[in-house]
Amino acid sequence: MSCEQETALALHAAGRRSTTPRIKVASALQHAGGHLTAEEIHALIQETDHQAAIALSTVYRTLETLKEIRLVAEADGGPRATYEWVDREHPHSHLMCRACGREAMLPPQFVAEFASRIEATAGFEVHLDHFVVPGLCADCRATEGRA
Amino acid sequence: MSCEQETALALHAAGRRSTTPRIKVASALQHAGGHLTAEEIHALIQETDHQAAIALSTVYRTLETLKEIRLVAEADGGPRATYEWVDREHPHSHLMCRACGREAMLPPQFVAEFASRIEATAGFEVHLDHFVVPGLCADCRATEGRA
DNA sequence: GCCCGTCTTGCGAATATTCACAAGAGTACA
DNA sequence: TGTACTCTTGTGAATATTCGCAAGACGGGC
Repeated sequence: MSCEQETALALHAAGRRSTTPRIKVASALQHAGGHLTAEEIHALIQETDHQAAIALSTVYRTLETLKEIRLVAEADGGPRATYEWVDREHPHSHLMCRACGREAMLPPQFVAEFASRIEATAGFEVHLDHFVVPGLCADCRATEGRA
Repeated sequence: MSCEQETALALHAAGRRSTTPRIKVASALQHAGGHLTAEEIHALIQETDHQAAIALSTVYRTLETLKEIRLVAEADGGPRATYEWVDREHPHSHLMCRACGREAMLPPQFVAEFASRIEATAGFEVHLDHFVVPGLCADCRATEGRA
């Protein structure tokens, strides 16, 4: 239950109310792990809680709210947006290949240094919690070179 | 007319056909400058060319194609996606404040160095042509601190 | 210049996401 | 604990974006 208390605290700290739908969406994302679409989150909540269903539009709004207070990150890349819980202890970003679709981990210190350079020069606080860098992986570059 | 020839060449180089809708969409983005939604591009083409209208779904597909061959970059951030022509001579990225919505320029060499570190260590070719970094600008940080 | 195979387009329909507004729930304060 | 104020939710509708398929256009080879 401590996860849920953490979510509630973070909401209060941001001046937002702690409500049942918010706790449920956050909880679903935390426990499922990985990338989920709004639809999947909605279904997951219905399964867990047959009684108190929440509306799909509420899921979307709630995800927007959780994104604003940086508990959740959105990762586009396709017809449907996906969402992931932000692990504050282990922030990470991805490299995503546009050719084969595979994802690789991006060393967090690269992002951290990039962010701190921007903060130092522009005074801008960078929010790259879970950031997807598009490009071509080494394998696909080799293939394209040959083709 | 050289802009249009450039677009045609880039399409051919990527193994895509050079068609009227593609040239028109590219041309609209080049000449309008700045961020346009699909709807705006569509309207712009209708105004310029009363005769040969193109379908909105074609505008979407065409933008997807131009994005793939990196002539165009998409910048989300809102209910509607916006698109911008990529200026190969002057690549640039933005800092966008989540609180006030203002945009600032991000020094291109920061992005370039970030990209080259990734390429050097992972062999991954980074495609950050026109990249929007979310966060909080100096002004809004000050305001939030006070609040 | 013409023909063929393949890539694109236009159309209409399906899907994903956002919006408006009235009803309901959380929080601060007495 | 009760009350009032404001923020959130649910509902249904509006909007943005994607998809499937048949017809049309591009480009290579003759």
